[in-house]
Amino acid sequence: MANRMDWTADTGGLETVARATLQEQIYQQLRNRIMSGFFKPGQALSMRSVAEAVGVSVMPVRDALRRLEVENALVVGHNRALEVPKLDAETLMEISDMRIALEGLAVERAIPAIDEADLEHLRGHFTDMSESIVSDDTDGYLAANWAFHSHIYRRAGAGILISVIESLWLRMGPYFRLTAEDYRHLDNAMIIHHDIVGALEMGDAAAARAGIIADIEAATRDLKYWLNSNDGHEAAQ
Amino acid sequence: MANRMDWTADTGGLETVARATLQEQIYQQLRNRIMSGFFKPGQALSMRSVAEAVGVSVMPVRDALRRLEVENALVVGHNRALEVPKLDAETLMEISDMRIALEGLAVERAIPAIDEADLEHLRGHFTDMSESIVSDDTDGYLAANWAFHSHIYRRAGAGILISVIESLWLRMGPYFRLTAEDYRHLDNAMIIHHDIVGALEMGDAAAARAGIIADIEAATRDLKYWLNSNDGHEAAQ
DNA sequence: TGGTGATATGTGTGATCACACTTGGAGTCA
DNA sequence: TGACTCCAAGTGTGATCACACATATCACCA
Repeated sequence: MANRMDWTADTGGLETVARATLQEQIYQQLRNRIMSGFFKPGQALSMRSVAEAVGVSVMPVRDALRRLEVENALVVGHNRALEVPKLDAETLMEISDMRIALEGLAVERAIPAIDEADLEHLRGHFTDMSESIVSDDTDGYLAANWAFHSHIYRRAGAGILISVIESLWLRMGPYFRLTAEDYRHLDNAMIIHHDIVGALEMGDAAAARAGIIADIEAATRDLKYWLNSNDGHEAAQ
Repeated sequence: MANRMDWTADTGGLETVARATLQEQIYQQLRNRIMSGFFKPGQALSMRSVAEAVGVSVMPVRDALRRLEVENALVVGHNRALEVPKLDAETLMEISDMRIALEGLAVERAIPAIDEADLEHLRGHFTDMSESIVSDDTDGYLAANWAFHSHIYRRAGAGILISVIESLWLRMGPYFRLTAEDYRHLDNAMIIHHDIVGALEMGDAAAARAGIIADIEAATRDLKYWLNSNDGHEAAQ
């Protein structure tokens, strides 16, 4: 007789359905938009406005926004509403220092775990970045860049390190797009990423770390230049 | 005529009153207890149980627990209830690596800002640690130890760095007490902290960083030894 | 003209309720 | 004795409502 065991054995190809809670879905949606620079710095995200926008009550929105607040991806604004944080030069340097320390650590820890399959993935992300540049696809470039880095860091072990790194990228997210639209910088970035892949192929931890640091320092330099050029940058004021 | 300006000018000594929300109070209370090792690893903290314990509804508890969850200070347990995370050797090494990277960075950034008043505070915390040892006051020792370190890190600049460092201590908190009760380790810890103060007095960034790293490595070594001795450590199972 | 006060709007906070889901164990039947 | 079914307890999730507080606007009065 066909009991439960037999039935489940026949379903090996099925994937586990994603039963994400509303709060989780809203969180991921907001997170992606912040990371990709969809929201302008200073833009307010109140519970009721977001709730109405996505068509749910304030409860799941409340949880999602609180999560982002704890991650420093949102900060309390002048009238208590949460808003996308603006970046000043001081905070930029703090985040840059933390990125160098943590992403340098992550790539060193990842080196022993990187295999040929990982390298193939990284070359794919590298190609995506190149193609995004020639097709003038900023969104695609940012996504491929994050895919490239996060793939390395995920090989570094457990989740605390990468979750902190992600929160730092989240904080920089609203500004990445601004500098990525200047294509002079991207040529240099592609050279750096090429070197990183080379270092990983050789298993050279020092070179890989140096490549990651060079990438972060270049991004920080570009962003600092942008901040000076657009002093105050009253976006979405 | 006595207008508002005059009145406010007379109140220079007043401190801003702390109008903490319930959620904030519960969060701080839980946080302190986790940090000081009040809860055993594996202990469950469900919304309703905490709400009943503090005499409020589940709403503020819900927010407080979610904050702690995002900070990795609590994790979801086997029956969806949040619980104090247990530490395995792998996670311990990950946190240790992150602490070395971030606390080393923090002390280097702090060096230029440390003045004589800071040194006086640090000597006071050092004295508190010594006295706590002789009076067999583990709670006092842990509090003074955190006060010592956090005073240094707070001189490192803005808040993102220290908030991440705090979350790492929070994750280790439930275990600090266990190793601190072995007084053989504390003699060594006092020597290290003495050296750190000396390095800060000299403004020697490299020595200060080395001292912080030595402290972290010693704590990690002790904890790793404890984990091996109490394999599985089925506390509050 | 300039300060004052009422008010409307928007904000997060917290309580209460209903619901879906998971887990564990008692009870039942083969 | 063993496997199965069912039910009770416990869990987080989400909706709805009421409230306190902050801000901006505008009418009003000296």
